[in-house]
Amino acid sequence: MTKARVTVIDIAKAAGVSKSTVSLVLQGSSLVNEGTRAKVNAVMRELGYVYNRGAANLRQAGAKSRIIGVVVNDLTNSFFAELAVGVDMVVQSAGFVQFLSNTSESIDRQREVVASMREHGISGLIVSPARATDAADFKPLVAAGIPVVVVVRNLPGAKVSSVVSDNRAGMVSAVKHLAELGHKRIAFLGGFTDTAVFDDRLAGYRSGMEAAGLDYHQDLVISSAPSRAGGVEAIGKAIVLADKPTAAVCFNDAVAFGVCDGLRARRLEPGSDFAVVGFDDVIEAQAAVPALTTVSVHPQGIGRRGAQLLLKQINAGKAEAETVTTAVRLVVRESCGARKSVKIETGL
Amino acid sequence: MTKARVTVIDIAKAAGVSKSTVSLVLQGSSLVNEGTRAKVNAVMRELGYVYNRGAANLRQAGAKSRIIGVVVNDLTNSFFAELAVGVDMVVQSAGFVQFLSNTSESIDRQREVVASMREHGISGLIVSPARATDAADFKPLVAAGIPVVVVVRNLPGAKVSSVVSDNRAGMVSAVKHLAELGHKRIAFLGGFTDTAVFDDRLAGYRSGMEAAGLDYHQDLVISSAPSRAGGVEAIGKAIVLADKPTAAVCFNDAVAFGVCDGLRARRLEPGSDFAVVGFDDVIEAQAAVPALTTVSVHPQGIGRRGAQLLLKQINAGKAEAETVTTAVRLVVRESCGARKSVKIETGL
DNA sequence: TTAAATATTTGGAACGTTCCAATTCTGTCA
DNA sequence: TGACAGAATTGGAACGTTCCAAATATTTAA
Repeated sequence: MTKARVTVIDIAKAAGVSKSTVSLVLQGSSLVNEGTRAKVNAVMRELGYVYNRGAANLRQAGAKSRIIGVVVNDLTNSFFAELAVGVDMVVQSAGFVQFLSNTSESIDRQREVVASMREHGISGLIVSPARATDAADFKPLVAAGIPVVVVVRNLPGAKVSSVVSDNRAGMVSAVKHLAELGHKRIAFLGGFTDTAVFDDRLAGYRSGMEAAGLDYHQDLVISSAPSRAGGVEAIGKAIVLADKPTAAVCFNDAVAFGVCDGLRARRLEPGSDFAVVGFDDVIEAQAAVPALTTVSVHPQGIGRRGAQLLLKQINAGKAEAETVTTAVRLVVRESCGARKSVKIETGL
Repeated sequence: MTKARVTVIDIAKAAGVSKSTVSLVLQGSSLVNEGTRAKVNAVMRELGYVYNRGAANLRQAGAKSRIIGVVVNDLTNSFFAELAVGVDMVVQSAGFVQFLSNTSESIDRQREVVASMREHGISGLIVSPARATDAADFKPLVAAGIPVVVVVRNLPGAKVSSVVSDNRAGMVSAVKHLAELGHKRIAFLGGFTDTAVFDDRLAGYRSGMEAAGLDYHQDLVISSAPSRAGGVEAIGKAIVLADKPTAAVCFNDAVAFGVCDGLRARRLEPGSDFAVVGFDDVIEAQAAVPALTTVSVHPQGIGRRGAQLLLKQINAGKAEAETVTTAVRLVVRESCGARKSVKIETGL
């Protein structure tokens, strides 16, 4: 029933040329005569030829598969979904395709998917590593000459390229903004302490406090899971402190949303009663009520940037480890209390 | 520098056996002696062998690539992100990997990515088709014996399997619920009219109205983009009707959120002043304020179900078109006004 | 008109695996 | 000891492409 695959040889036979010529047409070589090219193309369409990249890849030793592996740690978090979309955009328009996998923060899973991707001959890998990923895990890839770009979370020690946002500067500007609004007791809420990103953001918080002439207090730093639930938990602890904070910078937007939930559950209105600033600027941030003041990192941009970097390395053939820090920008909305909650909506 | 790939032949040489034996070990054949197997495995580890699926796939004619193509129309919508995660779960644990692409509702892009996936020799395809996708677009795939499963949106006319949620029943129960709360003027807001899903949900709305003994009025049906912005727009039109509705069922959760935004912008509180019911139950639905009453379709479940169906067909070798409808369930939260907005939060 | 130059085409030989048929080992039984 | 079964191993020949070196066709220049 399902007839045998139509190959380059079938095309050759039908078009009255040799398979080599067909191959030349396939790769758009300028060596082949216009007439022949047209003829071959016509026959290909007619017979419904589909290119077998596997076979081609076998011959062209090495990194020509045009497959980019993308590994993220939590696709259900829209930050990472956006990032994947950003990667897909540039990867796709460069004629590559993306292999996307989700690790759910599991190191074992991560190892598995990376191994699987290798077997499939990926030309390069973009990864947002799961927590506690060992830098050595990507050694073999690099040794095999497969470019690797780490995004979002950096991997100290691994000799790979990375694209991370300027976490420190972002926090500095968030704290500065709150200080300028008159807040003195500013908390840092959420995040797992064992990640490099946490360290960076905390460092930014510290130097922001210092710069504003405010004291850094250990008890104003409350870590939690970097999720909505974690935010609820963190604000719960913050609110019962002897010397209550009046504002908080959060590890990320998910935490910030949780903090808002927690405030509301205690009949406090985020914005007017307590200032909240997030980090990431996920899509929901601007549509939320109150709209979230947050540090915008533009995940799609990171994805695009990472993909560009990777493609550059793939084309160069040599993977010079390079690290790029993307700029961030504080987006002032309502949750910090700087603006009244007045929204003009479209459609009326 | 980057030494040549280590192949099955290198392993054979180093282990003092033939390449055939190594191949046998690779596929876990019971024909090979325990001692030999151990030896070969050891050598493989030692030399850092990585399996070349491309080559294998070339020999094993046909659908053995263990790659599943997944095409979604909007990955930034968490509904689809969840769906992709569901697919990934079952696909991964079955030893397959997923090729994921985003079409952003572009038919051209969809065609491109599907073609690209074909070239890479996918074993099967799961697709949530872009709007206005031509059923014939998947003909060639099916003809080539590649199983295709359409999810979320159905594709009337295409002879492929599909997994869709029970849109009709979901809407019926949503309307029923609102009617029981005493609402008489219930609007249907949002969604593009040219999709099969819209038809189904609208049909559910109609029969729900009838069942409740309420009149169906054309002007209570207001379509819009199925997005947050679309929701804002739709409620804007609904609220100025001569005979204002007091409640609305929405095409999906995104629209419902937009409707809430639009209500608030007019100083109306969703839940108490106007009842809103969504559809999909995206993750944000339960954490939103007010928590969204919605029809839960469990996107991860659809993804899983679709993947299972696809794997079944791949293993069976024959693709019997089959269509499964997944049950939905109304989740009553706050936005319909049935419950007071009292939340007990964790962490205090 | 012919040699030289240029444009176009072409047969193999890879690439790394799996499969087949055939071979070589074991041990067992007469 | 020889024959025989079963277990274990093995050497090619594929698979569908690209690449190379070489062949052939077409122009150009003299």
